[in-house]
Amino acid sequence: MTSRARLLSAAAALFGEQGYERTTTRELGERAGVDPALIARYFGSKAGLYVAALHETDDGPPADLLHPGRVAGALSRLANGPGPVLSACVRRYDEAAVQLPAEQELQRRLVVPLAERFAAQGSDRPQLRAELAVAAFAGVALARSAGALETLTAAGVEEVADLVEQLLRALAPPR
Amino acid sequence: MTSRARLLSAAAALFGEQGYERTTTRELGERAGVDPALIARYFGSKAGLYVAALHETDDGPPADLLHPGRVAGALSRLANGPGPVLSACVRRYDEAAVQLPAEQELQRRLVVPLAERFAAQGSDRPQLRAELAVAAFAGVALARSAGALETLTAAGVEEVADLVEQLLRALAPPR
DNA sequence: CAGTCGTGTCATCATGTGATGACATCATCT
DNA sequence: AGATGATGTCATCACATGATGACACGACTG
Repeated sequence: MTSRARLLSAAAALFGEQGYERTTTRELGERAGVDPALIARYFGSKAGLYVAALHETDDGPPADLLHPGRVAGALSRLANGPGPVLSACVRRYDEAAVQLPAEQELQRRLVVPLAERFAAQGSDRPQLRAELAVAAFAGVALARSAGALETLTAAGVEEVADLVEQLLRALAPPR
Repeated sequence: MTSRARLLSAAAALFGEQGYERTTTRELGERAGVDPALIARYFGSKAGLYVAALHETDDGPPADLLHPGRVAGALSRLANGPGPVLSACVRRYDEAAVQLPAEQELQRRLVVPLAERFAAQGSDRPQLRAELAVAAFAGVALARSAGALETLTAAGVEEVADLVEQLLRALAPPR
């Protein structure tokens, strides 16, 4: 595997586990088995590597969170760390070069699909409802991986997913 | 006002607006109009100042989030920043000296009251439901102050509060 | 063979951070 | 007045981090 590719996958992993700021270029180099200076060579900067890695973690066409099983899937995938995208939802990054792409991915992967579902159902203010739903979901997912709420962290994925779906459905009232 | 008190209120403000890591001792000193070295003198360290400031922001006996008007109140109070407590819910601090007290405050102020309400209603797994509710609420509040979700940030407090209450009530099913 | 380009290594820099210790200043008490 | 302790100021440290530039090595090409 090429050094560039090694850096990309190390970035996807580390940024996903620890977020952007807490991940250092030295860590990235170490995980990739590569000199950190190569980050500058191939991606210009740490921020450049981040945006490049964003698209690396893209898993096919996005499905909205109310799709059956989607919440459970997302929750278990996020068990190892917040993921690069959700963190952006809840906390502002210093660098705009990172903040903007993260926001766009957030919209594209999670918000837009949900908003479309709400709109199709004829709900009031679909965009607001979608963003609220994503924010609430992010809170739960991040809290689980952060570990500050013990019971929530210890609970099984299915159980949590059930409750979260209850939550989200409350935003899509049958008309 | 004594320098110690100035530092405390500066800490409550800055930690609330920016969180722990992003707030530097130099900022704290500047906001307080005081030399940063005094942090070490009076509180031993930045972490010491943080825990001291935690109790400074304590606003009376905690009420649970489902108490009427509580969500709106909390949301508007958090408009200027995440607040020192909620951040801990969603993101792990480096220093245990900060993480632990923050978690305890989180439990005491938000989780416990909600869990008691759920338990009184005879809900299943009241602690889990309470932590889930707090996490979801934290997600929304933090997302609003972070600004990544434009529509959510722009929406009025009352409108958001209404929807959030819909969410939270979905966790307390009438039996 | 000589030249060039892609690739990787290393030393080093500039900056920001939390923390420390020596010293100055001032009020209070005897 | 003189001693003492509290309070504040300042220079400075140790460390981590992101970034940079000089150089080395190897492959391929003319």
